[in-house]
Formats: sequence, structure tokens, C-alpha cells
Amino acid sequence: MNLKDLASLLGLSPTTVSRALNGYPEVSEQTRLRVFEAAAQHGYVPDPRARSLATGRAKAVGLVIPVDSRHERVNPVFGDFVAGASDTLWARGYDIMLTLTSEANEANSYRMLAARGRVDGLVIQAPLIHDWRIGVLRELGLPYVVHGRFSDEDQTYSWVDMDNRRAFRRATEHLLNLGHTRIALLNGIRGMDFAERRADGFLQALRARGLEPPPEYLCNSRMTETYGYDAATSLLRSEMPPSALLTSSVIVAMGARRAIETQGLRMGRDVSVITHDDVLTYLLNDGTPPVFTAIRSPVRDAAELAIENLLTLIEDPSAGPIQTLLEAELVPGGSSGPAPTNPPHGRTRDAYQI
Amino acid sequence: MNLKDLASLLGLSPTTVSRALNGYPEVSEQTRLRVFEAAAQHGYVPDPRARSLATGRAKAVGLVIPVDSRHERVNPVFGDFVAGASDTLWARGYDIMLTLTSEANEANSYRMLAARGRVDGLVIQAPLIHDWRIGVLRELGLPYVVHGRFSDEDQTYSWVDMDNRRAFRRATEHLLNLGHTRIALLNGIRGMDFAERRADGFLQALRARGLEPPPEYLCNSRMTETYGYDAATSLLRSEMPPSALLTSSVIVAMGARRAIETQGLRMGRDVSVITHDDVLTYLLNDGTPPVFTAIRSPVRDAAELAIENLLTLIEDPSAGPIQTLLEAELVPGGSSGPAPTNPPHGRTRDAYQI
DNA sequence: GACGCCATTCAAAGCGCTTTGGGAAAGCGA
DNA sequence: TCGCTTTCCCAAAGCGCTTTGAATGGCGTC
Repeated sequence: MNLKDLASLLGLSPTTVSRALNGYPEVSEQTRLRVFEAAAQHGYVPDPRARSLATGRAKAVGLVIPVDSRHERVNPVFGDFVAGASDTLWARGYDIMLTLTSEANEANSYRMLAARGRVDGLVIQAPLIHDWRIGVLRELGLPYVVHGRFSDEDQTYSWVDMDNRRAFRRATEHLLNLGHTRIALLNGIRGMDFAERRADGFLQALRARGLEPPPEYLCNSRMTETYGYDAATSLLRSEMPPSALLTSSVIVAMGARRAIETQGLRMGRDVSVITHDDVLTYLLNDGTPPVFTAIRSPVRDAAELAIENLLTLIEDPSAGPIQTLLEAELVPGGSSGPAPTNPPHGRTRDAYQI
Repeated sequence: MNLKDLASLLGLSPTTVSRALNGYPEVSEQTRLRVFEAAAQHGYVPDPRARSLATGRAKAVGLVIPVDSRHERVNPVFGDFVAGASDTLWARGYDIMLTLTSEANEANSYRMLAARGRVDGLVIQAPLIHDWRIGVLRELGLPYVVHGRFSDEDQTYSWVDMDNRRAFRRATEHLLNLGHTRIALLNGIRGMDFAERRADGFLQALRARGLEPPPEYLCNSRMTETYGYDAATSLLRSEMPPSALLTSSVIVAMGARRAIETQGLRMGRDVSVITHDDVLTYLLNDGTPPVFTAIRSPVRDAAELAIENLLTLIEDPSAGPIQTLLEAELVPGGSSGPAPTNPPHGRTRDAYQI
């Protein structure tokens, strides 16, 4: 059943039927009603391809998510991002097209290029420090919004990001105020933009108090439970065990908690943990109080804003770059407390100094 | 730059250029080369909409993922499923279109219907026991493959699923063989097809040995860490604490582990845990031996097969329903061991009987 | 009665591609 | 030279929709 069939069925021209369905005023209310009824009755749905070809609008946005080619790991934030984006998109009649790109190889430029015509705009996820995608984006000439930021990019472009630097600075200050001086950072992998900003914030806060962490206090890895466990274990067993850990995701914090408890210590008393929390639905840190003290910044909120901004750009490309900085909320939980006066393991050591 | 432009640029007709690019034999090798060069040079990429309209093939598949409307939870398996599907799809030139559907409301039928024309086939995720989507699917007339199964569906349709019943029967038998008789199941929510099958397998194995678990040994909930912790805690504190737990996902197992350790018990010695493991990249249960004894069935494998089957069906709709049953692998890990002779907590109790 | 005006409706072109059905040129055997 | 096949290329139709520009008819007005 296509437009022509429906039209001849109604004894109308395709023009009129199209107009009736699309809400143009040049059609009588009575006719419009007839058309709608017939459409519903025969289950007529306009072909999106044809419509898109005729209007030039694809009514779809593309989501470009990077896949870590070595580990075949897909960005864990992805699922919730989609969930956050989906409501708004659906409400505005947009579909979502997925493009997975692994690290730089030529096919990927093509893969992104192929999006042209199929989508009206793009959302870019998990930008790297030096992200190859930016070149393709510029060439494409499609509106796009980056979830996160390209660090080495000086030109203005649209992004939605949380203030990673500030969040980690505040979390670190929070721990400092609790008396902690030996604070380690279990960060994400190097090369991810957000990881660098977090490290920045962490260091800023420490240095403001005249502290400089030893290099082994700065860990970088893919964010897994095992990583959290291993890193925390080796830190806690080291010569100079930290009294607090700052982790980059709830899953890493879980690993850290396991390490702490395995060593017979108690989280929140012997060792404090503050984690960043993207509020992923499969890893909720809820409860009252939540298990982990956290700097919380829901991915869903970011997703909604990113989509909102993207749609604005699509509808008015001259709307100029839209940049949205989100604040993280410091949520007190059970995992942090005052620095213990006697360091664990019976060892006594001074705080590290400059 | 469109086909016509490129053609006139080359002094050829659009027909010839199209044929050259699509590998038809009626064009000289020399011309083909010229065309390819010009296309590359001018960055010409055929418009997928126009192509799709002309050929009738969308060169895209739809992924329909349910969103739990109450909890706004997106299926955690989703990310890895996409990752598994993406390689094959990309290799065959297909794009992925996402459709999120929350629980039954009329808009969703439409949402799926709108897919017509935009995709050549669908993959359905996380089927429920009584899934409203099946009606829409039949009406649509598009090829589809279900990841999982519709339990109440007697008509033949295509699916890829792991043998949940057998996997959980084997895991239970494994525990029984280790001497455990008090085994609790921390299952997913009721209404999900897989959860019912798992409970089935679990009960089959127990009943074959003349055991009948008390009702409180059968837990159902959304699979979160907190759930694992709470359920395990209350079970271990109960009058009749289990000596083994069977969990439906690694994240639940993590919660269970925390509960076990919080009570001063050791996992694998005092309480055994076997978990199902979908091998999600953000929740890896690796290591040698792995932390958890697991019945492992990678979502990625399922995804690859589902896509493979779907593409077969798309290319030959008469290929009939393709049904693929995957076996889970029982991977020994550190979380299971012989049943303790003295139950924990100093309590002595007989195994539950029929 | 002629005119203009509004409210409706329609015919036809066009979006960018594929594909059918030729058709010209070249090659070949007789 | 002719007729035939083969090779290579092309014009034009069509996919299902939107949209421009024009047509139709009813109505009030002078």
C-alpha cells in the first residue's frame, strides 16, 4: 500500500493525500479526516526513504561509537546514552542509526561518510585526545555534537560534557578536607579526553595543598572490576599505602572495594573511596545513603542535552556551536570517611610531601 | 556531487557510471577504472536513500531493544550484542538502525512499523514470556530473528538462543556433585523467557535427586549488584542458609560475593557460587582461573549468529525459519568447591528434603 | 452577468539512484 | 561485402514521496 494506491482508493490525488497526512492547511477538514481514516484502516505508513529523498531530510541521527579494536570493547556508557537519547528522538520523529568505528583505518572514514544522506546529524561518543574522526566530520559537513570534548581541537564545535576537571578537583578536595593526604587515582586509559581532564583536576587539588602524588598513585587502565581490584591491592600492599582512592567508574570502585575487604580493611573507615558515577542502569549506586560516595553525572542527562542540541543544529545550522558544560554532584555515601589516624597494616608513614 | 554530476564530468551516462561502480560486467575495465578514480577523487558516495528506493533493499537491519519503562533500564546485553553484530554487518554493507520500545503502548507498534522500508530485517532482543511484539512482527512481513525465544509461541520462527535450561541443569548438577544440596537460585525477573527456562533447568536437576528447594531459594529480580548482595545476605542469614548460589549474571554474582565476604565467609569454601556469564566486556570474568565458576555463553557469538541468520533470511526469505541453539560452557573458577561439612554460622541443619 | 477571490484539489516535475530494453560500433566468419 | 554476434554504452522509466504552479468550482460583489 503506497500513497498512490491510497489516493486512488479515496478518489483523490496523491498530492492531496500527502498534504492531508502532513497537516498542510490547503485541505478541507472533512477530506483530512477521510484520509486519516483510510490510512489507519489500511495500515498505510509513508515510506521513509522516499520521503527522505523528496524532502532532503533523513529524519534520523547517527550515533558514532568507537570500538576499542584491540579489546573489542564497546563503550559501556553507550547503552544508557541511547536510552537517554531515545525519548526525545522518538518524540521528534527521528530514528537512530548506529555506526561503530574501530580505531583509525581508512574504511572507517568511508563508514562515516556513508552516513551522509542517511542521517541529518551525528553524535560522537568518547572522543580521544587525538581523534581521527574530527577530520571526517569536518569533511562531511553534517551537524554534529560531541559527547565529551576533543582536547586538541581549538576550533569551535558543539559539545556536551561534564566538568571532569572540576568534579575530580572537588572530590579530591573533599578527601583532603577529611584529612586524607595519600590519595590515589584509578583513572581510565590514557588517550581518552576525559581521563586527562580528571587527572588534571586531581593534581590541581593536591598541588593547591602542596602535595605531589608519587607516580604509582596515578593508575591508568580500561575500567574493569579486575583493574580496580588489582590496582587497589597493589597500592594497599605497597610501601606507602593510600588512605583514599578516587576511581573513574563504579565498576572500578567495586573492584577496589573487593581489594579493601580482602585485606581485612573496611571501606569508609580504613580506606575511603570516591568514585565517578555515570548512573548506568546496570551499575546503580543507589540506596540511602548510596554505597559509594560519588561524583555523579548521569549519562542520560548528557544524552538528552546532546540530542536536544543536535536537533537544534539540524533545524537551524546557523545556530552556531552549542557547548554545554554539566556539573557533577557530589553525593555522600558510605565509602568515605575521615582519614584514619593510624594507617592500616600497622605501618606508620608520613604523608608524602612535595 | 551526485551520480549525474559525476557522469557528465566523465562524459558518460549515469547508467554506465552506476554499472561501473556496482560491478556489472557490461562495462569495459578501462572505463570502470576511470569511474572509480573520479569517484574517489571527488569523494562521491551514492545516496543510500535513492539507492534503497530504486533497489527495494534498504541495506540496513533494525535492532529492537526493549526498555523497561518503569525502571528506564536498557538491556545490559545490548552493547555487546551490537559489537558482535557490527563486524558482519559492516562487511556485508549493512547499517544498524535502533528502535527502542518500552512496554506495550500503541505508539510502539507504529514505531516498529515505521521501520518498514528503512530496514530489510529485524533482530528482536530480550523476548518476554508474552511478548506483544510478535503480533507486530507478523504483520510487518519483514524477516526477523529473535535473540532468545518467545515461550508461548508455537509457530515456527527464527531464533538464536543458548540452552538456558540445560546450562542451569548442568550447573546445578555440578554443585550437587560437589555435595551441595542447599542451592539457591538468584534469577532474573519473572516474565523474561530466559529466566523461566533457567528456573526450569535448576529445578529439573534438583528434583532428579529428589530435592525440592524451599520457595525462598528461588529469587527473582532485576539483575543488579545490590540485588545480589541483598538476596545473598538474607539467604545466608536465614534459618536454612544455602551452601551454594546460582546467579543469573556476573553482576549479581559480584553482589553475592560481597554478601558472602561481608559475613566473614569465604566464597568457594564456605559458600559456592556459579554464575551465568554473557561475557560482557565491561564485566569480564577472566583470569586463570576466573574469579567465578561460570556457565559461559558469549553474547557476541549469539549476536554474530543472529545476524548471519538474518542476512540469510533477507537474501532468501524462503530459507525458512532458522533456529540455532547454543551450548554454554561450564568454566571452572575459584568460586565453587566441595560443600562444607560444617555449615557456616555454626548452625547444623539437614539438607532440605522433598 | 462578469469579475475577483477564496477554498480545494490536481498534474507534473523532481529527489538520486537502478534497471530494462535497446542501439551503435566493432569484430568475425562466410 | 554482408549478416551476425559481442562489446560497450545510453535513454528513459520507475522506486514513493513532496512540492510547485495551475486548475476548478463556488461564492459574494459590483
